[in-house]
Amino acid sequence: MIKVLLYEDNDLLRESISSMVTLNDGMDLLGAFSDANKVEEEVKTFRPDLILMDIEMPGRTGIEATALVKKTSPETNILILTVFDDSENVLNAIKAGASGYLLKKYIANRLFSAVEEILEGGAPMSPAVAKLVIQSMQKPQQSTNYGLTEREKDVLVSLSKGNSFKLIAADCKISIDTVRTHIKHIYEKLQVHCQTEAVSKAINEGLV
Amino acid sequence: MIKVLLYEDNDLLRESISSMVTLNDGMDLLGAFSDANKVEEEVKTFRPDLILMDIEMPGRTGIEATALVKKTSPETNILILTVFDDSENVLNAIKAGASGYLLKKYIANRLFSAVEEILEGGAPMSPAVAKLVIQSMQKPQQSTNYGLTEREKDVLVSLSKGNSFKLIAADCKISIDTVRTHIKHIYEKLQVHCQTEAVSKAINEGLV
DNA sequence: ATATAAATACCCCAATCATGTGATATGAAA
DNA sequence: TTTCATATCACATGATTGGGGTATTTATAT
Repeated sequence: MIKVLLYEDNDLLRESISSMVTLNDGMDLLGAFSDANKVEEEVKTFRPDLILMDIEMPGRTGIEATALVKKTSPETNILILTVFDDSENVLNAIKAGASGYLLKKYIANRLFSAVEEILEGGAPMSPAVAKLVIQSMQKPQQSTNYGLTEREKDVLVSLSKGNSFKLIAADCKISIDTVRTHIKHIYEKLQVHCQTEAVSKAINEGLV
Repeated sequence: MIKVLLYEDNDLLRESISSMVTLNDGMDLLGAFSDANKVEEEVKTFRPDLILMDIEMPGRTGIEATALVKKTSPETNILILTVFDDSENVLNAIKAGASGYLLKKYIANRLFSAVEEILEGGAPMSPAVAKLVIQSMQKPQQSTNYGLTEREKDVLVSLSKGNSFKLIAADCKISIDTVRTHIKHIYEKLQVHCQTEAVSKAINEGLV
């Protein structure tokens, strides 16, 4: 029997999902709550295998709750049930530790298959959500290049590996003064003022 | 009609997939190749909407080919068909720009639904693959922390934003000499020797 | 009671970096 | 032809950083 907790602030929907879970032979609903403000205690009390989690709730959001649960009980699986399929909510929920992300319109059809998939080590997502996730991993192909030249990019890559100017010079087979010049131009184009800022920007914007 | 190219080095499998695609009313197979060594020209010639791509092929791998195609023709969708479901291949293929990742054992059952899903803006993945993808986004909860203390982490975060020692001091409300001490400890624990290396490591390993 | 770890602060010195200014060569664009 | 962008190299100065110490306070563990 899979021990399940449910967090959903809409009374009707909470009742409806509760019924679905209760009527399912393999699942045991231990609790259904309208907010996640005491989620830590509840997880400690009930030790659920799976949590069905809404995002928008009074007080603590489902994403914050997910992060908290994962911190105290990493083995608990969390399936997000929500109407939001925007990039920010999806990615934050997954980063917080969600095992799956099911849009509410699919609950009736796919809830049980999603739960099965999670327990088998999968990660159920609706197609649009999956697309968002993999897009977030793909470097923006040529969007914000900041007008860096090839050589400047070479230098930036070398810099991002943690090389000193001296090592960059050796790496690119140019003099250290040329490295300085390139670095100056990189700073102008990236609008930064030091190495760390440049490296940080380069990595976070997928330039390297 | 969806214009399709196929890359697969196994003759039998290539024939078999070719037949499937040819017999499908909505798809038009423009070419089927046993290696991807001339993929750039072929894409330029045939302008496909979709490429079915094996990973292991003589010469250029499907992952390298995917990156090349996406560079010259970003609007072309690429569906990976392979037997490999290890983390490295999956993540590299997706980073290279793949729109979906179908294991070969599922081809017979799921090829057309996967193609449909791609064209509708989705990202078809088998459950195990989806799990790998979202795991790669979730920060290791407390694994490789390098034994950094809270304060050291604060300093590292501030450093990673591109702040100078002076600004870090202001940020953390401590003296600049204390910042230097923390930085020294961070370097020891991360086994690096300068800011850029520390920032690079911090970002890439999810410490910040 | 006494180590031990963490956070704080200070000193010194050599190495590195930020910034400005100037110069040469090449190839493409106006 | 002349300008512009790119890539290269040089020099100088002051600021910042890296690596080496030492030291105090507080809290935790033995």
